[in-house]
Amino acid sequence: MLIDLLTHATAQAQQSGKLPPVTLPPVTIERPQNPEHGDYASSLPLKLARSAGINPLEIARELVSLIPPAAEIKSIVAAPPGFINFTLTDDWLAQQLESILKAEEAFGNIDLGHGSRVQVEFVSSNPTGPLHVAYGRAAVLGSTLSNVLAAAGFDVQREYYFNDAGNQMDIFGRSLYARYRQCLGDADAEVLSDGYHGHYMVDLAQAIINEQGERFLAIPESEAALQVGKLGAERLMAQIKGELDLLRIEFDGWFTEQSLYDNGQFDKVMEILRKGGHLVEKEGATWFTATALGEDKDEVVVRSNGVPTYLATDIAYHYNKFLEREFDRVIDIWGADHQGHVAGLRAAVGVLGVDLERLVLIVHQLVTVHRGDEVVRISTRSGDIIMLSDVIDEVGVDACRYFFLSRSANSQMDFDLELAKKEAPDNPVYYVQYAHARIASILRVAKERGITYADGDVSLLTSEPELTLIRKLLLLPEMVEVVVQTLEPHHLTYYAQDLATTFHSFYKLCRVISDDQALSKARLKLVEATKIVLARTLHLMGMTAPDRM
RNA sequence: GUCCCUGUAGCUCAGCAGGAUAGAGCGGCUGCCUUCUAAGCAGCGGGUCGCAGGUUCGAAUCCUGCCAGGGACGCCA
Repeated sequence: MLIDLLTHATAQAQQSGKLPPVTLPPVTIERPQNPEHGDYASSLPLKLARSAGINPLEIARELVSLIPPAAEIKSIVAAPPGFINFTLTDDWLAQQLESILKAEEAFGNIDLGHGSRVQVEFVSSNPTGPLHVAYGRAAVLGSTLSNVLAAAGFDVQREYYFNDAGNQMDIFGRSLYARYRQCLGDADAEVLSDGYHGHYMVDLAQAIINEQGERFLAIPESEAALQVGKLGAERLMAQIKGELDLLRIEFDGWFTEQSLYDNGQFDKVMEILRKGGHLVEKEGATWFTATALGEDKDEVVVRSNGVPTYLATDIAYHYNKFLEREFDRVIDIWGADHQGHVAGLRAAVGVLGVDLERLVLIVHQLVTVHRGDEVVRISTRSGDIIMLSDVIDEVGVDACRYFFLSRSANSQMDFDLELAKKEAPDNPVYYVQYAHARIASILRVAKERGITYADGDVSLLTSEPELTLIRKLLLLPEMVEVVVQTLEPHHLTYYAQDLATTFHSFYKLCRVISDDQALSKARLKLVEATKIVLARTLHLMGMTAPDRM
């Protein structure tokens, strides 16, 4: 609306000759950081000053005089060096509480997606071991982003991709079979150096023995390794699902690599690449000629032993996402250790005829785990693993989620196990939740005293702490929009913190239930609206909003 | 050597489709509980935004170079 007003005023100024007929830069509105500068601001005059050859402050004054008064706007002022600042009326702000109360937890929903179908694929750890701590980051990032996209009107599908075929599973199967034989007393059985050495493999082997007995000793080794590996992978998939459950991470789909072979899509994709002239045979292997598309290097898709690489199935997987299931947009969340595969995959997906605007790869930097001063090297294969589920047990789900969410995906993250345990009680999430619990407490007291406030008059809310709080509440839909546009859900944690601070400050300054009945009712409305917004924000982040702490 | 990410307060990090005095949490120091939860509030102290150039009316934000840290450059994923 403000943009329209400004655009209109500028056009008028040009018509009347007050402003030369220069081409307009895009008219933008910002939210000033300093509240004294109003609710919204535009720097349009500064941008016009040069081409118009007029002092920006003069342009600002001219435009201000041309903008007609509107009911929602208290003031429009030109400010040096050439800003136009808009301030909303107190009454309009207060009235917005009614719409929050009416919308309840739907407040914050916006319609940016128009129901378009977007898939978010994340975690996708191989079923060769339990989830270690670092996967918590991708899990929380993906689930929060999905929640926000859903709030913004997208039809979201959350998916986990299991690499349950290929090379690594082969090694996994052989490692597990070796443990199986060891458990049954075969001292000669050995886990190969490139195999999986973790202690959980012994437990896994024992579980399979308990269920299946010794029968795999009777069949040929390679076949036995295959079958034992399959059983082990199934158990681990179930375990991984359980661990994700603990962190309250939900998926709509579990996609297996194997299915790409079973339904022929893998072969189909290879055929497309071959027909397009993107494959060559070299040194006994099949290569995808990414260099012909401007990339740095070619990539092997089928090894000389006939086994496809990870990239090959990933191309087929994306064929499935775009051409078979026809998602409008696909967001993959990868760790920085996969950064090198981005270019190759994008090139291949482009070859499939997919507009690359539709494919977004979010690459988050890695999490390094410390125990005090010591860096814990994490490797599923070597078996040095800190299980996500253990950390959740010790630190708590909400604190865990908040911690993983609170940093931008682009920043490296240190997870100190000692510190996490020690500081769990100081986690900012409790500060936010405490604000929610405090409100719940106020509402309980109101109820006990039989105070009803449906008829409260919000226009009585005119003091600075009240209006500041209302302004914060109204920011939620904008936050949702920001997260959708940037795909950076960490902004939510900062918003939550900011909102809680504003509430706590209000709480100190303004007694809600007092002798002034009318004001009490109005404030109860404000406080309930705050509770709604806090709860919504916490829920978007996958956290709980407790009524008591 | 090439590519990606990062360098902002003592520590951990926001801010970076350029904008008006650079923010928060933690830690340090002061105050504040007769009344709705002190897991709270108010205040103080703390910064050449890695360094050097450049673009611009305006740069923490954009460009180039350098320095430092992390990651990737496998017929592993």
